[in-house]
Amino acid sequence: MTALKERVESQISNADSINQNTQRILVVDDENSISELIATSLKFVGFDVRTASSGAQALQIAQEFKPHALILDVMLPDQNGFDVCRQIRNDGLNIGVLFLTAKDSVEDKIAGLTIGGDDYVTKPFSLEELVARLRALLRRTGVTEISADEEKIRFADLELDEATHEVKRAGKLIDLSPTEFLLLRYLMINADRVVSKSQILDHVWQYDFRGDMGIVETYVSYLRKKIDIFQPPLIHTVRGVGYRLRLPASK
Amino acid sequence: MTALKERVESQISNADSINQNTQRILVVDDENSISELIATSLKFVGFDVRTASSGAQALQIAQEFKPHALILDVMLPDQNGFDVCRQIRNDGLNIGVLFLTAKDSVEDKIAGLTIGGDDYVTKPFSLEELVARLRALLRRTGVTEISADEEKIRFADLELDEATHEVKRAGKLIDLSPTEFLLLRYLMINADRVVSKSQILDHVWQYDFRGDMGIVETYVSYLRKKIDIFQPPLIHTVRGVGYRLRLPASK
DNA sequence: TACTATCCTGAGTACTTGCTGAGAATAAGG
DNA sequence: CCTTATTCTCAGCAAGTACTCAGGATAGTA
Repeated sequence: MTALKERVESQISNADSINQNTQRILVVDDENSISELIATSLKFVGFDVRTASSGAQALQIAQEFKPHALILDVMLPDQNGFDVCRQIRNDGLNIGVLFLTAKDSVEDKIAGLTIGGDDYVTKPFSLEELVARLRALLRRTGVTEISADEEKIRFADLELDEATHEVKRAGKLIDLSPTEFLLLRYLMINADRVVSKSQILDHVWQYDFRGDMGIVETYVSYLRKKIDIFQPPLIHTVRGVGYRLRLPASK
Repeated sequence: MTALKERVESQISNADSINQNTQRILVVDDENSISELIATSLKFVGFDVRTASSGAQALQIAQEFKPHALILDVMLPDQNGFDVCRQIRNDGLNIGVLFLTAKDSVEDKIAGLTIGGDDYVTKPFSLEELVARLRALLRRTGVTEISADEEKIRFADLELDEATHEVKRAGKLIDLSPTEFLLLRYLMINADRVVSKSQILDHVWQYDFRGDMGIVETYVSYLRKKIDIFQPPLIHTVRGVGYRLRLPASK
């Protein structure tokens, strides 16, 4: 996890170009390691992030920071996340909330969460999923003005639709499992760039995954069998470094 | 096409561009959690909403807010809902009212309500039902000018009529239970988009439902047996994500 | 060429998710 | 009050998914 942080920060140079219309996100979690993991990751993809470790602190920061969205643990030391959410909304700010919740407490208290465009993610999550959900939430709550068409990510004749969860190559529908979908999404977001297996592991897999990187190889293999049976192949191995999505011409 | 229009409108929420003809709704309930639930939900589908927690406050806000409709709990701390309703109408505003009432007190005092286009919903309600009733009420009270045809939602050869509560596939009448009807309605409004089981649960079931999401699976199964015995099947499972209404041709 | 680190992939297993029938509990209608 | 419809729970089955492992392939290097 420390490794992830260092790596992410060392690569921040790549991302400084697009950050004018920066969206503000407030992350609230009492586990510092979690909120920092999220904060680092969100900063890297271009958000303006603050963190808080209690409900009281969250309220305080929200007043002056005026976040566009909240990432909020439902279990906080001083009060529960729902109350925090309500209080912040009482202040006039009608912002979307992405709740974090432990896996086992899911069925119980989650009822009513997805109403106002809000959503929830269960711990442990993968960063890709968190960011994807956050983006979807910002889209729904109208902070970002994005047309339906822009919910699609494209590369070459590949097309990935976040709203419908559909993937097409050359117009042909391809059926992917959730993990395959996230992996392809990550590769497409980083198209033309080499991503290491540890980067993939850190972003696509849940943060508590304890296996080795062989799993990435396995899933790349699955993906190739589904999308690179077409020509030309798009997923390329960069030996000793990682993988890269690219067109043969752009060599 | 109607389905598409409705979906676009319902998702657009905060996009200020299309909201000139935004309808103003005043929600009056002394339980804050309830009025907030309703407010959040209505704001999300594009209404302009204010809340009040007492009859006095409601009168006050109504004078300057001039709502197109009222959602009004019949049991208020200071006075009963009917008096509030009467007073507001005395002020010249002749607006429709959707009463909220506890389940057991239904038959008693509600008689005669629906004459003026008013309606009532019993607590606990489901959000889908509330919104559907509110829309119907606005239609009846003439705030919205909608032709009979536009009360129908269509998708492929499916047709759902809100006014008559009839559902047809390929012109053939299909008999649905109330819950099945609401579920299908929700799927149709979100046609072509994946909706998660929690979203469905939050919108279609009553807000105090405490069971697990298996119920959604069961009802999807019921629905399939009634509408997808026809070809082609329209209800599709997106494993690990949710359900989606779509045509096979839709790429 | 031979060696070695790296990568690919098929096979196997445990696990998760979703579907459906059966039946109990509840509500609605005659 | 009885009958029927509806809602909901549950459990077993089927299918899809996640992950591990190991042998074979490949590419870079001595």
